[in-house]
Amino acid sequence: MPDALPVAEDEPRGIQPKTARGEATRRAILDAAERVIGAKGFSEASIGAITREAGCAQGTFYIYFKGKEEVFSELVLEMGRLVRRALTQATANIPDRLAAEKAGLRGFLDFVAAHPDLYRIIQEALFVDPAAYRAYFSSFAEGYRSALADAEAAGQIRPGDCDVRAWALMGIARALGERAVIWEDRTPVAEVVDAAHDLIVHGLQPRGDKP
Amino acid sequence: MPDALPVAEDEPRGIQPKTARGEATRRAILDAAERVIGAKGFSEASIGAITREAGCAQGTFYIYFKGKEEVFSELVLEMGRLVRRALTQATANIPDRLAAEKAGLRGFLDFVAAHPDLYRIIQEALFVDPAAYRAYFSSFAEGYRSALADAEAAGQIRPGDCDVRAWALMGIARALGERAVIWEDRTPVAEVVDAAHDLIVHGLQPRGDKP
DNA sequence: CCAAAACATGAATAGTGATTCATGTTTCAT
DNA sequence: ATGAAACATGAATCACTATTCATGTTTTGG
Repeated sequence: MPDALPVAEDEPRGIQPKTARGEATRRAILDAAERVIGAKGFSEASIGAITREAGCAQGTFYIYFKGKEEVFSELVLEMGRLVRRALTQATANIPDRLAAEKAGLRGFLDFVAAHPDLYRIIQEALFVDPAAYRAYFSSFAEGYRSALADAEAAGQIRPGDCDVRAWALMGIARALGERAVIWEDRTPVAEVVDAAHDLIVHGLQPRGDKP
Repeated sequence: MPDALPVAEDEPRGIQPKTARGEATRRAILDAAERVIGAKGFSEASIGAITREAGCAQGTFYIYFKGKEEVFSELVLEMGRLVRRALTQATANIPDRLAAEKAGLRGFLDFVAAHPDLYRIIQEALFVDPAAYRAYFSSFAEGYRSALADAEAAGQIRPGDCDVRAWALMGIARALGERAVIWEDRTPVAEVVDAAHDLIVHGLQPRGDKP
């Protein structure tokens, strides 16, 4: 056997930049892709439009990305990271689940307002990169579920099916985000959060009937 | 001026069939399109694949549809009609809003289980036919909102922002439908409905605190 | 400063698949 | 029964754009 293994080249992908210039170019392409794909959708977004937006030649795209799908996948991953970070920060140091729920919803809605392309990209991932789509939502569902299970064990919330609840609560956040971004509803985030949190905490029931 | 107006031909579209044979062919193409587009997504679904599935020649497609987008739009409209009908039937003669909520959710989940292609098609409509996408959700949002407003006026539910609530409840249904269809979760519909309805009625709060 | 490595270019290639159309076949009204 | 209207065919066209590549330019390490 020869000496050191050559770091196992598992990258038939676009190459990683090795200088500051390359890093900047790659970044510019990724940012341009977010804007263009977010605005026109994956199939309408041509490489030409992306590189024009990025300010480079078409060929440059292929220095850093294997193809259109790869840049898209990377975008989905990055979005996942950003949303997770936003939620982590928004709910840090909030031990009470109901309070965390409210802060998390606010953090999420603030995030999507600041990244309006998020929705379209994530939504389109179902078709362009199903695995990334599933990974994105699975990570949220799992985290959510375990948070609810902990809260339930701690007596902070009524007992119930944590899995269904996790999906239902994700659905609320997603729908309200969509209302804001896709429907361009201008209702202030605070109002939306208050109304939704009221529903999440108390439900629709008119009276406090059974304990 | 000539005599009778020629019925104002506002159809630059694919022609409407005029015989039973034509009707059947058009229907076959529409059904095939639902299956193929539902399975592969809009851009991967070629006309060739659709007509092969429908059992006719490619050219036949253009007798009845102006193009790929038109058949897609028609699919979205039809889906909207079917879902609305399913919900109307499921909630007919249920005066109480909370009970109607439960029946509606069950009806919706049953429907999506029976039409697994619905999700992908509606979701892709955001890119392929944004107007149809908006119309689809707007019709649900508006109906939902007014139902909640009525229930609130009747004292069947706690007062609250009907608009936000409508979107939140739609989001719950959508997310649970997606969990079933996209994630292929096999939890029985009845269990999911019970858990979700519990959340919708009572919320997460541990105690019946304030009235 | 110099060669090598990185990076950038954009015209040319090449594959795809939507759409058209000239030509048949079937159905319908009389 | 028969001509006209409907319907069906599928090979050829045509437009579009992702990807490649031969050729330069810039940056870096020594």
